Amino acid sequence: MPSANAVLKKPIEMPAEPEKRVRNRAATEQAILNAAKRLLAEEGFQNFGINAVARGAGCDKQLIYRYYGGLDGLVEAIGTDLGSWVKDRIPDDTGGMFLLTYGDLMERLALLFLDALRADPLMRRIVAWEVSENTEQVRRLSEARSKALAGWIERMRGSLTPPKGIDTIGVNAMIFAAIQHLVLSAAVSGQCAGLVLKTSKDWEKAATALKRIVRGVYG
Amino acid sequence: MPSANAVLKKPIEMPAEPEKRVRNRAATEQAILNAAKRLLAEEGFQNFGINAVARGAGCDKQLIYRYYGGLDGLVEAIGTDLGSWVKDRIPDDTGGMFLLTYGDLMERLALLFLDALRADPLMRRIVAWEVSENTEQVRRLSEARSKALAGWIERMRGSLTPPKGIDTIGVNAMIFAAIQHLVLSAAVSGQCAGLVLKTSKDWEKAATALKRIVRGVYG
DNA sequence: CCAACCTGTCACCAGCCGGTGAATAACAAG
DNA sequence: CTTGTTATTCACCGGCTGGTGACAGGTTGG
Repeated sequence: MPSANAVLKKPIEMPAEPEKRVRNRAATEQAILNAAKRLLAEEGFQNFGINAVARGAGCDKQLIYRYYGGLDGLVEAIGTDLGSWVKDRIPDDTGGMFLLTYGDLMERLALLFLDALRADPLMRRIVAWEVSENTEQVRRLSEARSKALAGWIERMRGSLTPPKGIDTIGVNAMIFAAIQHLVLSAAVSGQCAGLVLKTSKDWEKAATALKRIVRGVYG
Repeated sequence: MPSANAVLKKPIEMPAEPEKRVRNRAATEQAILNAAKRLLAEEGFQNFGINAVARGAGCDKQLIYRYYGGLDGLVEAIGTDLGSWVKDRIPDDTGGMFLLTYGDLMERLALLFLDALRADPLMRRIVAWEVSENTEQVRRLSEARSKALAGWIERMRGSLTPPKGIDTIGVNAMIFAAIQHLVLSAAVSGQCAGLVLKTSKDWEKAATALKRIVRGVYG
């Protein structure tokens, strides 16, 4: 209940400023999509709804039904957008490094993913949503996210072959799970399992621990 | 309209089904608490509210205000209950094994925690809640949980000293984060980062990967 | 010019939510 | 029986939610 009710009512419009709203469907669609992403990123999925999005976009909720077919369609549009996330936020090359071993690769991937997730509130909210609910909406989002991520990893892997005798799928799942929970927990409470995660120094220590784990498995 | 409003009172109860409700405050309190835990475990924190709990407990919501001081107090009561969780669900001894090294200990702790979390829907919902919201309610729950967990680890550790030169806090945070996210994701979608987690065979592979990680760090 | 669209707004509905004041029913003591 | 206490329920409020039908106004084309 202590949600941010601070700004709900808008004051009466000043008559001198009719705030002419241009008739432009494409722009409105974009405004709605942006409002949805912003709202989800900043407020989380708890109070995410038709009314809130319409309020945030400054238009009538009816338009959301018209242009996106309701909240489901809007969420799906967000998911489609998600595909470009990896492209925008995670480097696609090896940063000039030569990745000689699978361990080199995984260490780099882990650190890149950690930073990218840390810098993207929307993605964090989506991950939190994924482990909290199992509706069709979330399943779609989740699928889009995992697909984009898998593609990125595949691209980065290149022709590097995984080591024999190790269940790389299982181990990598553990590593990525660790990163996701660590970042989520830190974003909410500033710590995770007794490890404080606030200053950049804290995060350096976390990165060191992460490297240690990756190197422990892959050498 | 007037004819419809003519009768406000419910018709006379059927004499065959008085559904006698015993007057027993302690029992009612317990029923409320049980309903709250059950509801949270089964439905998640999304639709968790005064009305839902009262409905589930089969009593009026007013009693929740009276006996627990509202939802906050009720959640706090759940948190208090949580302290006994570790005691009930995770063995407190070493199961007859001699834990010679810190690696032995951490491997055992990790596997025990994995199984315990996997078997406890309520705890899973609380963990998911923790990474989704940052209200006072959740903070209290989170604190109770982490305190109980830390106590358990401390007890299990006994006189075993952690290895030098390793940031055990950081590494252990990673390990426990991995377990939590893995179990949460699996409970919701049956997989995690491409790793399918449905059959017990799947979980054995996950356990193996987990052991590999722990042993990779702690030897 | 009028007619047909398209964009956007408004008013309204039923339903649920958290929250509260008062009535009611069971019991205990005098 | 009367009185008081305690447990329990009831009735109602304002506010927000998702959802829909009707309407206003600009834009286009015949």
